[in-house]
Amino acid sequence: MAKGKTAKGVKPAKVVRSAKKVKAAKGAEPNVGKGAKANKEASTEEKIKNAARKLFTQKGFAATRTRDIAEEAGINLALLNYYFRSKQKLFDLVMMENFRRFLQGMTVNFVDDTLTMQERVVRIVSAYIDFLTEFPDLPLFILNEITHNPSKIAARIHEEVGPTRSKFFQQLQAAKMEGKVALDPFHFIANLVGLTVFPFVSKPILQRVTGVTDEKFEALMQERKKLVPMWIKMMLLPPGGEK
Amino acid sequence: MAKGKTAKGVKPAKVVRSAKKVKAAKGAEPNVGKGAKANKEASTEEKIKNAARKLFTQKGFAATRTRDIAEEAGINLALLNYYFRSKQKLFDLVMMENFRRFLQGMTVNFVDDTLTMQERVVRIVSAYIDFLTEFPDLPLFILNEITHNPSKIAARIHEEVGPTRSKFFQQLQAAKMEGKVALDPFHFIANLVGLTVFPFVSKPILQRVTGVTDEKFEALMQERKKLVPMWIKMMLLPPGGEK
DNA sequence: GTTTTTTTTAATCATTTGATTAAAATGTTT
DNA sequence: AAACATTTTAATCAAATGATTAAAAAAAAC
Repeated sequence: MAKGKTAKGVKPAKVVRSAKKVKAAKGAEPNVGKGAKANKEASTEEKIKNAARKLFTQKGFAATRTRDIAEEAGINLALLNYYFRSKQKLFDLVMMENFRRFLQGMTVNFVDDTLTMQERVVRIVSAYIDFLTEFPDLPLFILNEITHNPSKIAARIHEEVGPTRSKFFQQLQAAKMEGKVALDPFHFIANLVGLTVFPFVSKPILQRVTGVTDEKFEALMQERKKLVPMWIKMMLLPPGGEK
Repeated sequence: MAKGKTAKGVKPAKVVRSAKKVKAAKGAEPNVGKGAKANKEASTEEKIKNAARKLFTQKGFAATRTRDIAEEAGINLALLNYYFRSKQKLFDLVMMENFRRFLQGMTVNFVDDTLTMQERVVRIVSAYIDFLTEFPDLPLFILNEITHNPSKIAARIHEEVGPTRSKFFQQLQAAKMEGKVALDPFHFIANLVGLTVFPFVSKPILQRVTGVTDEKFEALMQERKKLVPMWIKMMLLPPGGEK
């Protein structure tokens, strides 16, 4: 131990190890993405990713220490670099998965052509409220990432929502033509996701200001599954009889 | 220079210097909070605070380096500690100022008893949209702070919005009694600030998804000064003739 | 059962980063 | 201008932190 001097001028670059095991191509794989969400009985790689997702999502990139991830995962610090090369690489991975997960709920309900816009809204809001109830700190994480690292996400946004988006705008344009809708698509989207997501993002401040408990909050969110679509519907037809 | 060894066991605590100069109590003070928002011709203390506010608000506490603050302020790194003791103290200061600034716009318009609820909403939304147009990254900063450091803010929230809040709930309760309003105060607040603030918080993602330019975005926000109060008004009277 | 490969561990490195210090520069008082 | 106080600077420290390495342990291959 303690060998006087480690090869000094040598660039650390190029790790010898190849690109991770070939994996699979065998016979009996034990547990691959089964139900077990916990860290028990998961591969080291999964343990690290789960711990990383938890901490990164909760505290952001800069405030998360690799040592904390290792401890949370119950593994040796070096394994983090062994499996993922660097903190940044690990973060990128987790981030992309978070992001995809978040957008999927939004996009999946837009593509069904047999639904009316109203029904689509009902489904999206409902799915999102359930989703956000389960992963409450995902939206703030994503807002931060997009705000601070636009470039890295830009590609994935277009890749993920690109097709859906054009479809949606098409639908909205059609509705507008028929005179059913008179609202800029931007306002529509902003209101839809604002009314749905914002209460979760601002839960801490809203709770303090309104004095609402956790249980009451959840009840209110469930209530919103009906309210938000109703409000959106009202918004779509402004020239009723007002003013 | 280079004095072999700096007093080793001495606790660094207690800085000798008193609690900063007494300040003022003189004759001719040059520029105190005048118009000059820039860093030119400002006191060292102000320069640091401005730079800190900019970087902290933009990147958060953990991602901001004291050296970056010093460089942005154009001062020696040691001056940061000389004037503010620690990065944390400086952050707390800036954070509290940001927070107060943010809540003021909300509270100030609630207290006027001569206004109807509708007029209050119009004023609040309008004031906030102007405010947010000027300080776009304030809301995300605040959401992060409240989410990650609830305790530190809790006190200030109650101090700042406490009286206003009770007044508002009183008003809303009264309106409810009169049958003018049938909406949980929580929903009301969530919608009001969600519809107003969320577009700014999610500006980057909204712009990518909708393809809206900066100019168009600002125009849409101006449009919202009229739209949001209108929508809020509609929401307050749900049992019209629907369903 | 031996060899070979993969995984895990403990120790250590190099850099970054918040903070401090002693001295120099600047300003103020008398 | 001398004496004192305040502000600024350059150098340095100590701790934290991301990353690497060599060897041990475990697993797989033969």
